Parts: sequence; structure tokens; C-alpha cells
Amino acid sequence: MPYSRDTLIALLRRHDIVPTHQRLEIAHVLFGRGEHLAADQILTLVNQLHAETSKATVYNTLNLFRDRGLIREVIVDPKRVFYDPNTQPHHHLYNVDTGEITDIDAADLAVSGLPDLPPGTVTAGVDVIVRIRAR
Amino acid sequence: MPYSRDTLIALLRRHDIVPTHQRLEIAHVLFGRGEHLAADQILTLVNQLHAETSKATVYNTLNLFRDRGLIREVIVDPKRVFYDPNTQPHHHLYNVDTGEITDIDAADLAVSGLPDLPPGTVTAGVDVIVRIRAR
DNA sequence: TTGTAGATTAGACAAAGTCCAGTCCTTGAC
DNA sequence: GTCAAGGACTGGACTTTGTCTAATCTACAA
Repeated sequence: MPYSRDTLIALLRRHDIVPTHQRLEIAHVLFGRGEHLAADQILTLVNQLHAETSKATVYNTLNLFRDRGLIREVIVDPKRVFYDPNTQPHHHLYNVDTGEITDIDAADLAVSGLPDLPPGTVTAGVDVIVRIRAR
Repeated sequence: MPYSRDTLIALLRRHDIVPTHQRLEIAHVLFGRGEHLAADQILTLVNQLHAETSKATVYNTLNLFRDRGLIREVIVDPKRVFYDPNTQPHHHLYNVDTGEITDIDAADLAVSGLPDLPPGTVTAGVDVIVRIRAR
């Protein structure tokens, strides 16, 4: 278990986030599982033992974590955003039948031939999504 | 103007779609402009002269066109789906500040190192999204 | 102890999209 | 051209995801 309570507190502090109880619970779910989770799944998981975190806080916290670079949004399903605790450069395999999301290491997958960007713009990120389905 | 009424009728028929008035209007907006449009933009455009197409029909039709391979969904903005009349293999440049979407020809941009797929699955598509923002 | 800035909350709200049951239209047979 | 029938269209209710607001709570420095 790589994420003790103290590790999580340090992680939040390093990103200038006050480590409140709710934020630690949410971080615990995200980093403890290392999975791609949607907001409502996080809300459910966090309140599994004791209902102590509201929907608004889950959304506030996820947006905060994302703005501070702690987690990343994964936009593959028009119905909901998934949050990815892995902020290393990587891409995604998305099973459109099951909704399952798997990481693809950026070292394995290369993208070449990126176009010239319009003047005054810079790259914010390159996302590759490999959509797969049952044969 | 590459898409006359008859061309559009032929296009729909070729995809086994009965060419109704509403479907032709929607196809006209999509293929005539060649832009990436969201459902509510299409609804507005289609009803600009005469209000004769309902929201339900726009959604039904877009889903039908997508299922029949006439258009493609572009999932880059968690708020709404964009529809792309270009079904040739290509990728997208997405300006997160303006919401503007631009095509990148698949011949220019190459992806190498695709991972092995889980058994029993096949690739449904590879989407590359280059997110850009104002400097 | 207390003031205050920031965090949390319930619940109202908004927007995108789906569903339903009734009505209308297109087409193929004649 | 007429007509029947299956498919298409519609308004409006509904669902879901996410945001907002105003009130309350909490932690901590002084």
C-alpha cells in the first residue's frame, strides 16, 4: 500500500492544498485504487463506511486536484468525466462495450507528425485514445 | 457547393436511411458547412428559417447518422458531443480556450507502438486529440 | 478565546441527452 | 392517384452530470 495517510498529506501540501478530512478521503480512493473513476463512483466509495462527504465537495475537490496537477481528466465517454491519478505522460485504451479504461505507457506509443500550431497557441497535451470493442 | 439536394438524398439512401425532410435539413447543415457542430447548434441552424425540426429528431437523426457511418462523434469536450461530417481517418486539434476543432489528416500524423489488445477485442478506432491553448 | 479565511453542505438549478405515447408522413401495392 | 402500414416526428416529461449559492462549520493565528 504505497499511500499512507502521511504520504497523502504530504502530496496535497506539495500541491498547495490544505489536507482536510474530505480531501484525504477522496485522494485515498483515487490513489489507493489507481483506477480511472468518475465523480459519482468516488462519491459512493468515499461514503461507503460513513456518509461524510457531499456531492458538491467531491466535484469541488476533483476540480481542485485537476487544477493543481494532482490528477488528470480522461475524456472518452460523453456521459461522464473520468479522473486519472496517473499524471505521467500516457495514453488510454478504452473498451466502448464495458467502459473499461487501461493505460498505455507513453514510452511505448509514439505520435509523429504533429502539425504546426496556429500562431499564439501552445500544446496543452496530446491524448491518444484507442477505442476497442468485443469482436 | 458540393452537396445538392439530390446528392444528399443519394448519400442517405446509400446508407439505408430514408431521406425525410428533417434528415435532409440536418445533413445539409452538416455536410454543407463541413464543420464540427454540436446538437444544439444543429438544432438552431436547422430551424433558422422555419422551425420545423424538434430537438428529439435532431438527436435521433445524429445517432442514426453515426450508427450508419455517415458522420463521426468527436469527444473532446465533456460538456457536449460534436459531430464530424468527415469520416476519413483523421485526428483533431482542439483549442481548449475557444472550443475550436480543426482536422489533422491521418496521412500527416502517425501513431506507432499500439499495444496488444485484450483477447476477444478489436480496434474500433484510434483518436488523437492535440489540445492547444493560447500562449 | 476569538476573528476570519477558507472548506463544506443541502438543495436549487442548468444543460445535454433520452424516452414516451400520440400524431404525421413516406412508400410500395394496387 | 389512393390507401394502408410501418416508420418518422413531436412536445414535453424525465434523467443524469455537473455547477452554484447562501448558510454553516472548522482550523488556526493572534
